[in-house]
Amino acid sequence: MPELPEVETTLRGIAPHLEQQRLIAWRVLNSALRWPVDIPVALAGQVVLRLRRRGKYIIVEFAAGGMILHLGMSGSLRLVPRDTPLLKHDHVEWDFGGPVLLRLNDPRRFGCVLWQAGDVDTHRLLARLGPEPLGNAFSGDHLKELARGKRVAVKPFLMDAGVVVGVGNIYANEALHLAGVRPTRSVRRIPAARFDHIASAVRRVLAEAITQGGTTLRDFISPEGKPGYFRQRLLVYDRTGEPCRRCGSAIVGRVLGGRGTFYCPECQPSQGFGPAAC
DNA sequence: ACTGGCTCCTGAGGGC
DNA sequence: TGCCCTCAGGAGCCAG
Repeated sequence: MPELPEVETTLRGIAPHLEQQRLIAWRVLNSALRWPVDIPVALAGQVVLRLRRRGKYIIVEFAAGGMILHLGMSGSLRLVPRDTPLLKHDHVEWDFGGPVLLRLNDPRRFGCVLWQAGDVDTHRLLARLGPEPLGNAFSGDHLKELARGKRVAVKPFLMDAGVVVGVGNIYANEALHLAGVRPTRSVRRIPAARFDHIASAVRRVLAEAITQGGTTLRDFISPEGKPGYFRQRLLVYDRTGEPCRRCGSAIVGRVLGGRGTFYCPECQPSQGFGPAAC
């Protein structure tokens, strides 16, 4: 699934082909994504000023506003020669006048293509997003501040885009193992110092995944559900019953907040905390 | 104000 | 070999 690193990789891949180019035309083959595809007619002939990422959203900026793309969990963007046959689940195609066309393919259609006139960051999907996990605004203090008065479990807390963007289910599980915190632990039972470890762990996991992003790039063309090499390195995710790479205990798998949740019962104890690797 | 549960969708994987 | 059933997952949305 496209995690933040894949979105970043996608952005870097397509940006050189779009920036400073004119959007000549587009085709909507299936508008039924998460929301109906919204590209205003008046965008025809307008110049793409630049591309940027916000969380897992890709923003294509024009003078008049921004096109907001999200890949959901199965979406991908490809640049293809003009005469390339459409693939199953190709839903939108953009023509920027060059030798290649941009196509959005998304089997599960959890993605979106929306438009925001003017300041794109005021869009309802973007306005309440938390800080970027690799940026300066993300820290243990930030987590502690947002956790105040809440009693939610720490894992869904980390996956809340209002807290910090880009932390998907895999990374939340992995980061909490590195931080020695059980995913079910309520945020109100986490001391300030441990939030520092959690923030560091989130950063480390994402940074490592971005390093692996180059690998993911290679098989971007052929959609593949699981991450490439990163999967080999997973500490707890989808490893129920397998030995913890640190202490050998059997990894526990359960459902929390409707999501697969994995932890080591020894390194992430129910009482207190385990050793923090970050 | 929070919190937990539901929802969209398709392909993968397990069971028989 | 093939079919059917279950389930995963990002994240907005809503009810309690």
